[in-house]
Amino acid sequence: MTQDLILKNISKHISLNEEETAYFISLLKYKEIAKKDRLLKEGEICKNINYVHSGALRAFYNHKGDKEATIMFAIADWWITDMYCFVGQKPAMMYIEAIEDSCLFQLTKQNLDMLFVKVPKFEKFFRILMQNAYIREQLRILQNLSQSAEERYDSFLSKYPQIAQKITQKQIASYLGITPEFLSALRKNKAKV
Amino acid sequence: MTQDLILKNISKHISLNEEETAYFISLLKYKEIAKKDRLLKEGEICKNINYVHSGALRAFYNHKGDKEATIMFAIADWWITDMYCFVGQKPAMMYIEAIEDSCLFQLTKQNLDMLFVKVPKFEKFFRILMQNAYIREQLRILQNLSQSAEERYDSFLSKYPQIAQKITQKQIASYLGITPEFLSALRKNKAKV
DNA sequence: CGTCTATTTGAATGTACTCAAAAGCGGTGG
DNA sequence: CCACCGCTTTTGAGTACATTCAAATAGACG
Repeated sequence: MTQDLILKNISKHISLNEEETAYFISLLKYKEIAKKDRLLKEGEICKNINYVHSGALRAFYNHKGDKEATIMFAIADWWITDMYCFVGQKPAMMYIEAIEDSCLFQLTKQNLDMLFVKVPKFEKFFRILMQNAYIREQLRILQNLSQSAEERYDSFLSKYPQIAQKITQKQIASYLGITPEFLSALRKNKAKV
Repeated sequence: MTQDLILKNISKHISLNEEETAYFISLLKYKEIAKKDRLLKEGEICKNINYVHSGALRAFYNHKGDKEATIMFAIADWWITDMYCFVGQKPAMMYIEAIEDSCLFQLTKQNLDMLFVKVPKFEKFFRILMQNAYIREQLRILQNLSQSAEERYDSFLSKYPQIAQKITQKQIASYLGITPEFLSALRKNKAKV
């Protein structure tokens, strides 16, 4: 366990002095989670925002009983939470599950709020983090509205090759909004050409 | 033209003293735009982030020659821009068009950056703005992945009744990701029941 | 009033889903 | 180390959802 990576992540956008760094680190909780275990379950209060130090996670929404819609994946150096429920401290709509054994640094809502008060430049950091997340989600919507399933599959593979390696086709399908059977058929078609 | 509304919008999340208020106002550019005119065209550098004082706008992406994907609507008290292109000062991917005669307050990237330096609490304001935008977009993705066209139509009407009044069915269809013909068929079906 | 665009309608087509069954693959225990 | 179990992936047939295209109707606006 080392905070090097998360500090480097922060330093992309703001610079901290020693005192601020020490304070920030003091607010972090280190957590390890095994493959297939769940960090968050639907209905639980979403207490933390999570920085992924290593491993990989997946956030998904469960609907119509047995179907999953993958909201996002997070690999090393990403942040993940159920943002809606985290900011409002409401029961989660989604599950967050480890795809691999993973190591995280967690910040509770309370600690994050304290951090904003004591080290206001973290507002800037999270402003940029949220801005990038917004842009990413908007682009995803744009693609969902304008591209075919096959185009979205190609986009996903070229945009997130490191993620694609770690996950099953079933998980890709649930991210793209298609069934695993149909993704299988798409792939078969591509192979022919 | 009065800045009352935009100041009230700001004061939802941060409070400004007189000096800060005056400085903020000095950075705003007031703009009127007529129905059907375009605030931003694909390929233009996206210079401004826009607060809608009155009226209504629509952001859309043009694809496959003649098709439109509506990214967002903005009515009074909303903020709108092509965020990706605004933050990077890159050529826009989308169009922003007035649905009605509208009045805006605009902030250039340069002025916004100055504002962040001189009145850092605006970082907090925009952090919250981006956070809400992120949550909204993520919820839209979740619905696109888990709901049928008809369910999405119902959600849209109940979530944004004020917007629904102002726009055509064609525009709603392009927001939902379906054709106007199919939306018409959905509505016909609902009317029967 | 005439023109332009939005909306509706219907037929034909294509895209994606459901269901069921077989094949493949990875992890676990004997 | 291999055999078995459970889950993923593939395959195919039948179906449902959504699109395309064309034409008729309705509305909005100068």
